[in-house]
Amino acid sequence: MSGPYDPAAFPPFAVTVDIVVLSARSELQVLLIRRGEEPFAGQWALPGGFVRERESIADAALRELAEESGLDAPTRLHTHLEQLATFGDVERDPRMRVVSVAHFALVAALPDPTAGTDAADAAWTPVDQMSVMDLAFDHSQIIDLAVARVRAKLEYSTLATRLVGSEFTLSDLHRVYQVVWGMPLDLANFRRKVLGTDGFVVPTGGHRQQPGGGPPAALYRPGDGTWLNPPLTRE
Amino acid sequence: MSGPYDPAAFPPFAVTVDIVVLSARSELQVLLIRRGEEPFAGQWALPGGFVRERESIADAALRELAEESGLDAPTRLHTHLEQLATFGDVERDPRMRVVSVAHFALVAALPDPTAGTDAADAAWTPVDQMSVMDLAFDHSQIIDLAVARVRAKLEYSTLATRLVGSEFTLSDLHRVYQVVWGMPLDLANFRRKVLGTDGFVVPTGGHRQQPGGGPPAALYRPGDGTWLNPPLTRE
DNA sequence: GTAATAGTGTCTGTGAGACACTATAAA
DNA sequence: TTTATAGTGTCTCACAGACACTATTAC
Repeated sequence: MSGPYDPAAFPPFAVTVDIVVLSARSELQVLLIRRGEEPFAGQWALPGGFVRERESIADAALRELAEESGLDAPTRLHTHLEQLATFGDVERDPRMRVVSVAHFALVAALPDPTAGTDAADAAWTPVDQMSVMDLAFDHSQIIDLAVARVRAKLEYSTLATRLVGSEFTLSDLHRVYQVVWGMPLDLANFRRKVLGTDGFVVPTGGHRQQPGGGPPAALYRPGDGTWLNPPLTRE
Repeated sequence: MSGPYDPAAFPPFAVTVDIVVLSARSELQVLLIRRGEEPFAGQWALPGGFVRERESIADAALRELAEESGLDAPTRLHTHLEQLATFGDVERDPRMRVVSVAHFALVAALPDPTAGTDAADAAWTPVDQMSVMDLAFDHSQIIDLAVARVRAKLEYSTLATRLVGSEFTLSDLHRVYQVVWGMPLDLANFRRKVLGTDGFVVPTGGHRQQPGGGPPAALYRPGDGTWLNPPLTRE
């Protein structure tokens, strides 16, 4: 906090939050908004906006997630929202000096989003497609970081339960891991690992019948635990 | 980036960087600066300062580390500097709305720091002592997060090599792990683990004699690798 | 000599990975 | 019946942890 500056003459910055909302459908997808205004009008971008004068960064992220994502309240309750990193290169916004605190959110697979207030359109887009999309600002870079963070975090945390509904089968959870990591995982070993980790999942007692056959699968909900020890391993 | 605001009328924020400089001596220690000015004059705080108008956040962190830490250039080359998290509660600075992008740095054990430009004093302080220290702003919280992050990161990264000199013995590295984690580790198993991980350490061919006896120990320098796979485990 | 540190050998238990197998449902 | 999914059994290999042991130096 101390520095070579007179604190009364600090340089003024705008501060924003951007949110990488991720969902695991048949692929890992990110929620994008088509910008209605300059700069980058017409281009796809992350949902986000300015932090208000008397609002914490965490509150701003929660507000933007609610306003722009089109998620209803019960869904947001099951959602995970976490700060990712802050992006503050000098030229990242052509209008002025803007520092953006990026977040990521994990939500269950959902119907298509509705367009937000000042967004011309909104859509789920596969993260594999990011490399050919030319997003606004440095948003490609932010998404890359979010995807890497989430892939890593599924190894040692129980976060995957935020990418399925509030009740799920072990096959649902298995599918989420395979979609996020983009690789096959042995279901038998996965089951043993998940059930053998205290606090990962709790059986509800209920069962769900898959269309197309097979015995009814036991249903689970997220447990109290947040960390996997030892972790689930990729490759 | 899009939002309900007129972008020309964005609320002005001050943006700072704060740096948690950590070193593993006989204990894990953090570099603190005694503040010379209000607010919190006379209290201990993290080194840091305002981000300049045409300076990226990363550049500001590098500049503050150089200016305020009293580390010489060759030492800084061996140092690791990484963004930690951003703190933006409304009341965290009594003067005005300030968002601080916190970083952490890992440096080798060193002689005592010299006082920075506008700091009345600077000192290495054991992190165990933070709970009884009443630091300025939310700096206790920032240090807690940095320490937790570093402890976790030693499990799955090669970062510990930044807490020893540029040439070190396996006993040096072993000592760093024990100091950071605050627990004993079996040296024999630790050696095998480190030597069996490609890219963690590279033998220099040199040896160093400890005062007090024992055979000369082989010297190593950091390898190319950044990740430990599988990780080193605590507890 | 003694004390201290460097470095090796080896046993055991845990757990990940591979994969065969049974059971139960829809179509 | 066929097909798909739920769930179990079991073997093997890698590796972490415990700990005994030898070797080399200062003092």
